[in-house]
Amino acid sequence: MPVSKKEISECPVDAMLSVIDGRWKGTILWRLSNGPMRTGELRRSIPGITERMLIRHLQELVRDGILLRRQASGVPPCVHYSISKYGWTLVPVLEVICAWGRRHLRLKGNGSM
Amino acid sequence: MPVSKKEISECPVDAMLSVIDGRWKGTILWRLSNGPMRTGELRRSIPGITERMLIRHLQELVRDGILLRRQASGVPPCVHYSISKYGWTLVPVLEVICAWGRRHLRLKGNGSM
DNA sequence: ATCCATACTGACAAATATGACAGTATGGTG
DNA sequence: CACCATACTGTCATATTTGTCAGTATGGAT
Repeated sequence: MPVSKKEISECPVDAMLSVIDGRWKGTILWRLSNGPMRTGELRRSIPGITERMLIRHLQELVRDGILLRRQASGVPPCVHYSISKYGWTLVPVLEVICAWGRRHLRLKGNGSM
Repeated sequence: MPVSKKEISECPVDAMLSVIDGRWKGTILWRLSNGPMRTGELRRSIPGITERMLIRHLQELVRDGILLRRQASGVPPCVHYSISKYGWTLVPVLEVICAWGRRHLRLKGNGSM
C-alpha cells in the first residue's frame, strides 16, 4: 500500500523526492512544524484530506524516520505525531524548494514567462 | 496529457515539485546539464525511457520554461533541447535535494535508522 | 440501549501517470 | 521501389496513487 510513486532508487534526487512526494506530505509537515498534533487534530486542520490518506502518509513519514508517533495508553486511544530530529534536517531543504516555488508562481502569475 | 500529478497549486512547495516531478525529468535535466542534445540522442542516452514519455516530459519542461527547443529547418527534422537561463536557477535547488538524498541513502543503507 | 469519539484496517473504485504500439511526412540510400 | 531515420501524435492498456465506504474495540454521555 505505497503512497509514493517511487520507492527507493539509487538516484539521490529520487530518494529525497520519494520521502516528500505524496499528495499531502508537504502540508502535514507544515502543520507539524508548529509542534506535535494528534491524528484527528491534524485531520481537521487540513481541509479536504481523508482520514485514510492522512494515516497512510503519516505511516510512510514515520517509516522514513521523518515523524515520531507517541501513543498514550488508554481508551479511546490518543496518538501524537511530531517531527523527529532527523525530520528537522529536511526543513531547510523544504525552504529552498519553497523559495524557488514562490518565485516560480510569481513569474507565472504575471505572465512574464 | 499531463505527465505530472499536481498541476499548479497555491502552495509553493507543490509548485516546485510539479516542475521536477515526473518519472524521468531529473534524468533529462541531468543529461542536458552537459549541454544541448537532440531528441534521439537524449533517448538513446537514457536507458529504459520510451520516445513517448521522453517527448511528453520535454514538452512539459519547455512549457514550464525550464528547457529551450530549437528546431533547425530541413528534412529530416533536427531539434535541439537545452536548459534555459531560467532552468539553470533550478540547478542549485536540485543540488540541495541531491545532497539530502545522498545522506538519506547512506543512513538507510547503514541500517542506522 | 443507543450513540459518539478515538485511531486505525480492509476492500474496493476513481483518477492519474506511464508505457506499448502503430501511424505521419519527407529525403536519402541500396 | 522498399526501407531507414527524424521528431513527433493518437489511441489504448497497465500501473500507481488517491479517495470512498464500511468496519473494529472501548468507555462515557444521553
